[in-house]
Amino acid sequence: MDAYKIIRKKILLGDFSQGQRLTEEYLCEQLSISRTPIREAIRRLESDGLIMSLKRGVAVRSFTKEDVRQIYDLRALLEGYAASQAAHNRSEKDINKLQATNHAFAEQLAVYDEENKETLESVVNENRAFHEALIASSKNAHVQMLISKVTVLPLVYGQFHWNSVVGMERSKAAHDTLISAIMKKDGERARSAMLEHIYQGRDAVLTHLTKDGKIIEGAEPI
Amino acid sequence: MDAYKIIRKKILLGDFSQGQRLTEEYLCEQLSISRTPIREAIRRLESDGLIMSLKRGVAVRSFTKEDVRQIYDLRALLEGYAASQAAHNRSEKDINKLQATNHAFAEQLAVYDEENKETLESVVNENRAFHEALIASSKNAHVQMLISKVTVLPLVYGQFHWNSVVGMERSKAAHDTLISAIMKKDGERARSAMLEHIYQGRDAVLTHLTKDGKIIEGAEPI
DNA sequence: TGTTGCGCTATTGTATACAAAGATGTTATT
DNA sequence: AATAACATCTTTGTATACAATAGCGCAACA
Repeated sequence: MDAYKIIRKKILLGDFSQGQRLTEEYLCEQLSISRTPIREAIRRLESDGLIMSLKRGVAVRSFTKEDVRQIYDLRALLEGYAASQAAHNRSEKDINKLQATNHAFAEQLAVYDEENKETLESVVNENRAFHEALIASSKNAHVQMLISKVTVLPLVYGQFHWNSVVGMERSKAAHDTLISAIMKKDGERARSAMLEHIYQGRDAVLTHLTKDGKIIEGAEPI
Repeated sequence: MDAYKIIRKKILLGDFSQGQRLTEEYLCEQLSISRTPIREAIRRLESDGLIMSLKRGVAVRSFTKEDVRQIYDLRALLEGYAASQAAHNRSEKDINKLQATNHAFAEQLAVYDEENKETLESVVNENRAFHEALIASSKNAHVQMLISKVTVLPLVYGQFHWNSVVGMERSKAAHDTLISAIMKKDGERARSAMLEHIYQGRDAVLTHLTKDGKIIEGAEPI
């Protein structure tokens, strides 16, 4: 795994906390690697929007509640578009893939155990696999790239969404609806199902953020 | 100007042609600079989608006609969204700015002279300024970032759009419509005006590409 | 006490040397 | 003549040294 992926993972998992300054030397120590590849990784992470540049050096980006709202809304816009395009451009193979990944999602759901963190991770991974398969079905590399730019919210937030079996079951049902619409080449229905699906996630996260008192005011970092 | 900006400009202006391989050493010579900053610039350009990585090294990205279509469609989606958000979030200051930039656009249009390339450049610049002001009015930094990712089509293509005074006048009118809708906080109208405006540009470019025999088939690079 | 200037330190920016890994070309063997 | 093996060359990957600069603390002065 290269420096970029390692640092990215550490940010997403919260190993580096929001606002934390990342000096090149510090990263060199952490990864036992020299500054050259670190610097390249930093440029990429900057372009991803995962880190912000200070007057001197960079820090892990912090997000406000308003950021979270805007990012989810853009995900809805883009994934909704991807879903409608998928309905038009999907092949039989794509359908199979979508059904297979959603089946795997359901299976992980069945063995999910609140006490076992790994089972949650599996659920989240299978969900991601489904979304990736759907986006790939759109046959649009550019929308895929854009969506990757708005999936930068540290996983921690995303997982607020996955805090209830009820929510997970609803996601499974939403995936079923999406597959059905895509099979029927009903682009508008696919889009609306995706919008609803993502707004569900957004609202769960925003509710959680407000409730936990972690942040609250729009302008404050979380 | 740093290495990133210089290389980016050279790609957009066509100084480096599509598909051309860019070795680090070659870029070092061109910019009279060492490999370290060159490598960082390459990583950023890669993330921008302006260059593609080969088995070994990178090359200037080439776009197919289908790429052009997809990119314009995504611009329409995102700028349409930005326009509707601008209608809701704009301040009085934003309105003034929009009117000022569109006024400047009209002025450049008035002195435009087919024989003088610089006047065309001025028109294009003022148009960009208007779009930037509009996006800024949306008060959404994330949509701004995403739009910057889909403005990677070498300027050469974009300028196909600016090949007739008629098209330019239509753009001016579209900007007026946009300002009017944004002033009235009519988000849906702003979105639809923006969609139409961008599809006009897309169609002009696609028609040109087909006519010039530069490419034609969807899968071939332009 | 506040503030201005200076010098030191921490950190980033750039160049370059060396290592590693492909690509290419050449020769020997069939 | 075709191909496999090897050597060579090109190009990228990594480490490190040195240069430049921003930030900070300290001291001198008002």
